[in-house]
Amino acid sequence: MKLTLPDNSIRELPEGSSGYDLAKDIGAGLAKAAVAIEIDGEQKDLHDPINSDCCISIITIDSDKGLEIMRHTLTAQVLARALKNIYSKSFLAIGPTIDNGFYYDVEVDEGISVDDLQKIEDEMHRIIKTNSSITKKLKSKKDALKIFKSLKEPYKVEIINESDQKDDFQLYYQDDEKFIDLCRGPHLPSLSFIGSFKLTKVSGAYWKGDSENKMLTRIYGTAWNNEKELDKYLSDIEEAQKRDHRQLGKEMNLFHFQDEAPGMVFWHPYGWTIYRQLQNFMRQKLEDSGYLEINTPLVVDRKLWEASGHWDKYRENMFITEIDEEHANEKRVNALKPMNCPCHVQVYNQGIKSYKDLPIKFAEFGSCHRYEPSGTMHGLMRVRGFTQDDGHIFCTEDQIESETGKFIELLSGVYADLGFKDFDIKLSTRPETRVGSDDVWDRAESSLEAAIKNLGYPYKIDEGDGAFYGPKLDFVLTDAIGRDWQCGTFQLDFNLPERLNAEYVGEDGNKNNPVMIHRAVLGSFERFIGILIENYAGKLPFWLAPQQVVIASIISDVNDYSIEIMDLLKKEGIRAEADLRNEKISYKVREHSSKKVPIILAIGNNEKNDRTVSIRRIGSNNNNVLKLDDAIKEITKENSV
RNA sequence: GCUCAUAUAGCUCAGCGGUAGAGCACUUGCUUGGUAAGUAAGAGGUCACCGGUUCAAGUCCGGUUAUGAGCUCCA
Repeated sequence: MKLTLPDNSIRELPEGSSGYDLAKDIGAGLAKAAVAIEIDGEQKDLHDPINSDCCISIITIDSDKGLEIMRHTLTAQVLARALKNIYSKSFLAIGPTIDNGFYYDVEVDEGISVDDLQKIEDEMHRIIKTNSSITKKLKSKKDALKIFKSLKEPYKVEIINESDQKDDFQLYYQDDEKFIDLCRGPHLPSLSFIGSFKLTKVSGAYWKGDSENKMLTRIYGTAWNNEKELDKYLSDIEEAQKRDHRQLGKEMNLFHFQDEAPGMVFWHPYGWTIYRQLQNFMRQKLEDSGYLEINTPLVVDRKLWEASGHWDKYRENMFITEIDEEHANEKRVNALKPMNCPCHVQVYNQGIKSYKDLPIKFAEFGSCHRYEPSGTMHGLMRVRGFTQDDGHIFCTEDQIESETGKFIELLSGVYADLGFKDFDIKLSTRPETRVGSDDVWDRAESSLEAAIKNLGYPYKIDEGDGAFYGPKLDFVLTDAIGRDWQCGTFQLDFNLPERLNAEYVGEDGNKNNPVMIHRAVLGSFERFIGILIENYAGKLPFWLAPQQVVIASIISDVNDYSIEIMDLLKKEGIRAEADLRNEKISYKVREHSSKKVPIILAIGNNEKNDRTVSIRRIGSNNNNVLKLDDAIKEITKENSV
């Protein structure tokens, strides 16, 4: 048979030869490094027989694919076996690879904590030292079921039972055959290929990802080809943690949280400065894009939430208030708004709207409260009280595509200004339960898609993840440790205008419901500021930095000159402070640098006598001496987006 | 909400049954020093909260609250 290699060369081998035979035929070095093969794009075990002509490539241990197979074998063959050895009453579930590593889900009676990881690792090392080869046997469904029933592995039995596959279930064995794993493979041909690894954390995870199911114990690990790569990964993680906005928020004195208001931010002066800068920036952008800013009540009677449908569908996430009966004239139940949309419809509904008025775009820096489950809160990224750069576009169906385009342009401009060149776009399409006809959904989804395509942005489709009331686009940014956060959003809504009687008079004189589009660029100020801090590791762009310039005196004789500089900068709208403390300049430089102040002006006798400043920028050890007037001009010029 | 872990000075952490500790920060002296920590002294704590075990509890046990890592959720 003819085997076509990736370089298009062809090798002839007898039928039934394996990838290993091919590798040997090419060279001994390759045979030594080969761990699996890929036939017509599908990964197979190295020793699987090949029975016909095909395109084939050999996966070596030092390739990315080889590394992933190694991680897979490490979790499914080694970690799983170690767990069975240590916890005799455990049941294995699944063990896939993930970015940089792997995990294994297992049910155990006794809890496993991080303190137990060392002994599990030790057992893994012991297993790896056997250098066992790994062989595969194909079993029928019946036999596979029998084997895993006798091994008392209920999760494996469930997997086999639920599989459509009839035959050829792949069972992997190590030399002593005392451990059997059901797996779609491929696996390493031998444990000798395992590199360096470390078990990193333990957590709970629901079986099949369903919170109705039992919670299993999940053990995470990371694995690399050698010790050096493992160490690099671990130190990269440590570096990334230094960018954590919660840590930087403390160091830079931006905000805090406390027990009495979980998930609600106490903004400190410096943090609130960032917030205000961002808000002013956004306000200008919205105004430039034709939005009219409004403001609506925080506390609203339940009647409105009943009308909007939130009372039914969203109540468990709402903060509900009652007025103290003793003092109230009437007993009303109110809720803090979790969203601004119903209130925006109320503003829209004042007066009669004509088709000529559309689109109408309202914007609000809307303060919302949502009772988020306790386990989901995370610094500024996921909070219970937050402010959206919210807006609603009331338009006709025909206007959807052009409004989508305008929005993406607005968003990408804002993101670029804030330093985000890369963001992911996700298009969520119709879910199973929904309102509106398929016809309307067809048009809505294709308008959204057409608008992204026209602008040339890559996007991903998330089938069935749309809201019941319409499809949506989500704009996702990534935090310091690689977690994704939805920031911008653009959601079509065919439902709410009808529910809340939003109407316009059409050309024909009849009343119609407009389409409503819920949209946000930043998403929430809280989350976005968290992302900004992490993205810049605290070193915010000059215009956003809470302290922009610190004037640090070297000796007290120059205090008057330092104050003069501060006042001149302040007159230009620069956030300048003077540090006149009786401390050494190196001490002051250290302190202000660690607080990420963009510019430090060191002032001594030389500067005072020559009316100059010595300017030092964050991230640089250079200091340039500039004429005071020039320095002020330069700094002032920098103070814009 | 679920699993596991954590909670000691403003911050970072040590202490793990027997009189509450360190470094930094803070206050006060001395020091006026040229670009990432000058120096000495002082002050600072109801060891998250509630309960239990014990002659004795930051320390062991249970509960509550909050936080962290995941999981689920985020219309």
